[in-house]
Amino acid sequence: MDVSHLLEELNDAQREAVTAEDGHVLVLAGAGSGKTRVLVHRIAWLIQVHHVSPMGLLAVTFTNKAAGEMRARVGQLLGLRPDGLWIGTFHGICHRILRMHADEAGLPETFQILDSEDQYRLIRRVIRDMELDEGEYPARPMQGFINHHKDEGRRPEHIEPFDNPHALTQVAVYRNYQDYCERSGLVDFAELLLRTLELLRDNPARQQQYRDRFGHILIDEFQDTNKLQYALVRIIAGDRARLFVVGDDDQSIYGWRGARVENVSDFARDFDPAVIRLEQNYRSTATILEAANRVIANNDERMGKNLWTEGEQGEPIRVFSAFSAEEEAEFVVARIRDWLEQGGAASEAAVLYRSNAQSRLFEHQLLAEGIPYRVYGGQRFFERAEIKDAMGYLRLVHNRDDDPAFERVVNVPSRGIGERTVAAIRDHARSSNTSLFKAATAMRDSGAFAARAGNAVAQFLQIINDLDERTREASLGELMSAIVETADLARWYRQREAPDRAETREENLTELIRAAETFDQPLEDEQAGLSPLASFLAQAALEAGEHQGEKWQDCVQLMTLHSAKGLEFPLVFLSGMEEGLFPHQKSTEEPGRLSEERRLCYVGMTRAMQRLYLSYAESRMLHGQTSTSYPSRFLDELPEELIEQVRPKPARYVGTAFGGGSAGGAGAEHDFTLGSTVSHERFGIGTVVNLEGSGANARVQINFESAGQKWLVLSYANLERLD
DNA sequence: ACAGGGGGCAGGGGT
DNA sequence: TGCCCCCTGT
Repeated sequence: MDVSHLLEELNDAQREAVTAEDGHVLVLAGAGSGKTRVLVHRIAWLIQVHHVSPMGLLAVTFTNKAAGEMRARVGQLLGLRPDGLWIGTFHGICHRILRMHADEAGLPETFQILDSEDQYRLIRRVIRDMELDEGEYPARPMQGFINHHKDEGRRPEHIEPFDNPHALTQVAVYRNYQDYCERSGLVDFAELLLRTLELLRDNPARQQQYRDRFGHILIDEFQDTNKLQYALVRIIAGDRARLFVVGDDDQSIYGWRGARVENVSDFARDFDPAVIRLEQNYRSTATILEAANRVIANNDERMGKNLWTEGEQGEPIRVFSAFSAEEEAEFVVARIRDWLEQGGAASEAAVLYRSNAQSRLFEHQLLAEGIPYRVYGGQRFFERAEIKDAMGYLRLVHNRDDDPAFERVVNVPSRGIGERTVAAIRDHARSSNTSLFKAATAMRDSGAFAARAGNAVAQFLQIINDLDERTREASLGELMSAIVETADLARWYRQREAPDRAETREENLTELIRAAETFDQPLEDEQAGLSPLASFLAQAALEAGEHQGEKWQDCVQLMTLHSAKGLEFPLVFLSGMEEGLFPHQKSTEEPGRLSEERRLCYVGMTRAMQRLYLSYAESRMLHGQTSTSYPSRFLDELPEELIEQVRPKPARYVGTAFGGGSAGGAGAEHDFTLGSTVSHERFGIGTVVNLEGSGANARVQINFESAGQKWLVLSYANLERLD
């Protein structure tokens, strides 16, 4: 077979990685160096040249998005769908293994995955059941405590609280929570991994089965793996599988949630792999790359890597200092408009920021200018309240013991089952060590409820049982549709929420029915013996679903630096380059976190292909208070010869010059006053509604007839007074 | 059962 | 400043 197409588009280092013979491989892949391409070609190479069965390959990624992309590109390269090839996230793969061996893993066949919100609610429930002071033991940090220990592979009995009463209580909550999960057949995200690790560790037959199966294991974004994931890799690999690991220590930005960048060097030590560096960048201009290299060079303990490009020098990096966050947003949007006017597409522009709260001003400005945009990281489909309500019914149909689902929907829509009734059910369930649904059924049968509540509970139990009856012959879509109809959720929202909100919820429910109707069960799930219903529920939990549609619309992309990883854009804005914001205050206080912030800066800069702007505001509204800030230290780390100050940084005003003037403008040397009618060449006619600052800093807020309210700097705005 | 007000809080986020 | 959670009052 002619396999030249697998190699001809690769550079030397990439080719070396793809064709590596024998042993393990560690690919240190810099930003934009084609690591996905290497992974995809490696898989194709193994299948077509080494005739490895797709069944013998395991490829692990971090996000479903990355898994989907890899799957598509492998299919494209091979010209066929490689059946039996496992490409997925750690969680997806562990889930599949647990489904196939639920019994041996000590789980019921119908075990259900808890998402973060379910987990939070359940932990809160446990804390309340233990009658702990919720002020002293809040559920959020407790959730962090439990997940942190699970991510390190620790069960409650592995934790040494050193006689610290507070820690002892936390461990007790962890234990009770875990007991609850066991009783109800619930598995949280970390549990998927930990349970799989324990299964493969303690069950020699299963261990052998997977070690025999997977001769090759490929892992992407290795710098983001945690302790548990590395342990999993080692146990699946045994001493036979060949590991092909791709990572970039300079792009490790998830230390705060347990990722261990040390896993990369540990891997090099534990497996003695051939180390291949991909240092040629195909994305950014030489200027951008050089600047990014210089910033990251300030970090210690790097594995060493220097990106280079054959590309052109490109434009200088532009740095803009704004007086306020509003002005920063105006500047960014004005530059986006320039880009559009020069023939660029909106979707080629990305505005990146450190924290989500910063998106608002950009949204506001883009909206005012009529430029379409999309904010990443909003609420996801399967996390919406109405979807979780409907899915709660589905989960109960699938597994009566799913207590979180029971709690969620027992009185949604309201059917007269109040807190007292539910508390009675909880008590009964706890004392007879059973689930809420079973307890409620027993109480109904023994007449333990008062008449009114009893009828309501009986009716609810009946609904679930009836729906289950129906599923025997109905399709997933029909079941979903029956749920939405029987529960009459649409009416429920219409009754208690604003019309437009209720309408959106209704549309989402329709969308959910359509999703159920068109659900295409993955072949590998079917082979693992999952029912379509089980597959659907798992997918809803594991892939909460993208924001909402419209991916392909031409719009400006707004996102945090974290969510920008792996993406690239011709035009990039790195906003809010201020001490305290970026690097974030909390990071400067925690040891080791500063270098992670710097890596985040590096990730942000290397997203840019052609044009890169960095901006900061000298004052911004934070938590309801205006505060002044200093430029980020990362700006000082940029080589001066590569940057261009869009506006020379003005001397910081001290004392009276800045402080004295509220609206009305102390020391205003211009002839604008409140109420003046003015004209601006692009925004048209408007009225002055606010003034502040003086001299070069003087700004006015104008309410434009068509463009809305804007803050403008007088020395730049070129306003004409009309009255 | 539910609305409405007060108080505490404010990082990043995929599975 | 705005959001979310909890508590209280009806």
